[in-house]
Amino acid sequence: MPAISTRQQQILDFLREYHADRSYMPSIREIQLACGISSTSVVDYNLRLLERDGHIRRSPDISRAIELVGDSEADLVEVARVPILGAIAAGEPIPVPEAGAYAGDDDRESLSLPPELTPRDTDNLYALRVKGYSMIDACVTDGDIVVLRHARDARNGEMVAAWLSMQEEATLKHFYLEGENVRLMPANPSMEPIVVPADSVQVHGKVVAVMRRVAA
Amino acid sequence: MPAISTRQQQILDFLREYHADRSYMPSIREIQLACGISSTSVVDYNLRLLERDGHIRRSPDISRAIELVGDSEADLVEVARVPILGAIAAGEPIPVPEAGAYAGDDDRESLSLPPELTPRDTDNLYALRVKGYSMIDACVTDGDIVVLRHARDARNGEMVAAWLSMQEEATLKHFYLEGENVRLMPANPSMEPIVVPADSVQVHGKVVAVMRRVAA
DNA sequence: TACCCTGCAGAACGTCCGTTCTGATTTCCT
DNA sequence: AGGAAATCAGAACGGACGTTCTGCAGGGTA
Repeated sequence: MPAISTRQQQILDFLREYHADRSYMPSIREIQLACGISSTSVVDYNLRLLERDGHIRRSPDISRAIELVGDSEADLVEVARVPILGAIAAGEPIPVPEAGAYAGDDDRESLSLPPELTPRDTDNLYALRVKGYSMIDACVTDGDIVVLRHARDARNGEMVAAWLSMQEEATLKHFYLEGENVRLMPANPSMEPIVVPADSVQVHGKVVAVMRRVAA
Repeated sequence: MPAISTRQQQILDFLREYHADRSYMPSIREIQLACGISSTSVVDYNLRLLERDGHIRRSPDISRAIELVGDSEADLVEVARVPILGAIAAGEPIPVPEAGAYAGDDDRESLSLPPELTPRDTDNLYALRVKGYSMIDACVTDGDIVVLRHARDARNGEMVAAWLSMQEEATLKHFYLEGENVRLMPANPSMEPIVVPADSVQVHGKVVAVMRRVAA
């Protein structure tokens, strides 16, 4: 792939920029105007070179039929959009998803879950921002985002977000039902589990993923 | 939003199908032909209705300037692809990115970084899988994926992946250069920092993000 | 110097294509 | 049944647009 000329780079940049707002491509005369070129033939000439070198594809005799190839468009990935419903902190009640609040609602802030973190079933997912350091025994720290699937119960071993009504505290722990008690195990194996009566634990959801942006 | 007519549904389906192969939109006459309509004015008429009801957007007097709105294309998100170069574990050397190994190489496994976790600059990013529990003081545990930017040094406060040649150990810590020593602080504020000579610390990269998939 | 290749300028051609106007046909409501 | 509104048919207008042809200028090479 030969090195690209200044003029061609200029055109390519304009194509990307134009395609970003509108979702169609500029006409040759629009390229001419935007790049300060004096003739449509020069645009055509450079577009031919760009096509020869594999940067774009064109369909003859068709208006605005320029396609960007091998471009950032190749990194377009289908992702699951998860709404961020609020924050979870030790001493504060856990926000509860209202019916139908999961997908499609573009009002609230949302998060895109990359395919590698997306579970088979994307129903009833929501996300909470973690406030404070109280859940550090679950390897979750201030500023993290936890992705949850709404659930009122859990199977043994699953990690849940739960409200402990005796302690009046929200927590993230691995869940084990043992007779009439629930044993809640920190993810950190060096820390001690806690055991509480089953009816004092309200499961809000199962933890699906954790995401952390580290400050530069 | 009024119910959509058969004819309009037919046109909408064709628009989606056409846009899937090519990446531009059909002309009015192509729509006419594909949908078996006898006049361009009928196509125009129905396109007006589709635009009025918010299914498409059009730009007057511009060829093929139809845009699909609120389509499934809405959950296509531009993501940064980051190669997974290997694993990081306490006692094992940290994999080193070779030149040009960052983007574009589709051989190796890779990860898509959602926009919310993507730093301004996406150069020199790579990812490592975490093995074992040795980095739990950085709130990073077995199975996590850490995203790094390749760097040989760091500014104070940044979280780095480093190799401690005295301990022969890889670690994730906040970095502080203090004279001839480096102080490495765990993310967990309740744990003790370690101080080692600066020349016994080899910085491999700065931590950009951490992602964790929690087992169902 | 002669020659060729690359890049650019200007203009013209013919078609592509959105738009519009008139009128017919169908659908729906009372 | 009658009338209004929705939908469709056909044709034509005029601008938008890709294409092509001719010619010019610089730059490297034999």
